[in-house]
Amino acid sequence: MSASTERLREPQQRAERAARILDVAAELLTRHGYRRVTMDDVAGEAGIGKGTVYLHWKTREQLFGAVFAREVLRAADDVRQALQQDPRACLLHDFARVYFLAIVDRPLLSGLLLGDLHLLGKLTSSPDTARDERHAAMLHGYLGLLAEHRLLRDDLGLDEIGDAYQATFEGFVRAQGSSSTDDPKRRADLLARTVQRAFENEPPPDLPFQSLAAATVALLGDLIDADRTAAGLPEN
Amino acid sequence: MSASTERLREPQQRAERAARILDVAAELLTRHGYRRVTMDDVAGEAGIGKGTVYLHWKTREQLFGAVFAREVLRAADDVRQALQQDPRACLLHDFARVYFLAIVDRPLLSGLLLGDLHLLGKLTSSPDTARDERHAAMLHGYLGLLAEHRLLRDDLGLDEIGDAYQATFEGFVRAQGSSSTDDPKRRADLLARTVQRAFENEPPPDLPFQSLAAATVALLGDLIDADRTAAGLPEN
DNA sequence: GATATGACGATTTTTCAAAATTCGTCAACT
DNA sequence: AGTTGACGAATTTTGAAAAATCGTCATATC
Repeated sequence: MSASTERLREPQQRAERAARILDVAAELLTRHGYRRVTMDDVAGEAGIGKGTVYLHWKTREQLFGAVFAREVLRAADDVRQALQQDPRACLLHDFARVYFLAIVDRPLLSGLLLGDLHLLGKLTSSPDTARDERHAAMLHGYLGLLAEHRLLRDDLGLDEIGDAYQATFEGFVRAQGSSSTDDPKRRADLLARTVQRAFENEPPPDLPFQSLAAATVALLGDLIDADRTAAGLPEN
Repeated sequence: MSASTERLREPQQRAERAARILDVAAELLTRHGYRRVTMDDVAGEAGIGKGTVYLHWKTREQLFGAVFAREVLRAADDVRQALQQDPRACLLHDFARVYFLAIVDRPLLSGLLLGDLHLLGKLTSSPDTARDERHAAMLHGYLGLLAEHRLLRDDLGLDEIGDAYQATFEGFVRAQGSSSTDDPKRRADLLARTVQRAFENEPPPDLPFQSLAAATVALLGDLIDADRTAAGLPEN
């Protein structure tokens, strides 16, 4: 009986411990940067033995990789939740605004996009190509949905819009922190209004926000699941 | 008489020598990067003594600073010439296209905007604040001109348009080199079409291209002169 | 018997002083 | 006057020893 409850609870506890380790690693990473955080630090701060950390990840690089993977996951999940809560936010400029804030609010993600060497260490040289491709594919799918509903300017190909949107978005993320006003919400609004005029069409009055949002949420859900699986992370 | 002709030609020859030194320094810089280029290299390649280089610039840093200053100058001059040649190119999206190409065509300038550490060395930490301010002021003046002619969207402040334009522009420069198509002309067009929709109004049929272009050329001329003076560079 | 641990050998990073390179100057040269 | 390269000062590179960190695994715990 005690054995059965333990068998039941055990995976749950394992996941909790993994999460706690990631919490600690993320905390130390933001505070001291990649190079100054050791596995002993992480284990010590988490109140467990170093060997235990290695029960979850094979190497230091994989542990820190998982930290970033979880941040990316959470940002995508922010966007999904925002879209679930307000289907009217499925237009590209709202998508951009929400995504921008989801990234800028997370120091590790800003660092990732800014290529912060202090934060990233040797992870710089090995960007997760597979994940990047999944995210690019998701964006492409999303833009396809928007195009079907005539919500994008039609004098540019989908790939071109994707490239231009991506460049603009990253430009704003990079500018954040080196601009006159660095209030994230103001910058996010400015990005939204830029993206809206640059890439969108006027939405028709009969636009089925619900189904469009649902389809986008589905795309995001697939992306998140794929990312989670690839990173070996549990729900959350 | 020979003394008088010599006195006349001498500043000319000095300038030519300075230009040759900058040529050599730029060449070595692009090929080997900041850290691997010594003053002896530059002098040797220029066929003069090292002491002579120091007759033109007080330190190594100032020499390499002048190399970048001249590149910036040349890019601005490209834009000015393009505008002089075709006054119809004074709209923001054409301005963006020409400036983009002027930068991307110059490896040192791309490196500057990309913050290339290999290329920049310790110049990274000391961006020329004064020059950056002059350039920002020029952009602001130019946007003011465009606004007077109702050529910019009017639901955004000038500063906001400036910030957003800058972020978009730099996003495209950064994306160049890490995107699917890296044909500079295609990217420049994409930027132009993005900027046009994002920030411009339809130009009125009676727009005085001539005077607007002339005013912009004047702004650029002032900027170039100020930059040149600040860098202690001759014409060219 | 499954899980957790920290001591341990292997590997990597840091240290630090000697050697080498490079900077910037200036007395000598044209 | 204008130019130069030899020179002392300052910086960077080198390399070997010391220190720190990684990842493993025999042992300990329940």
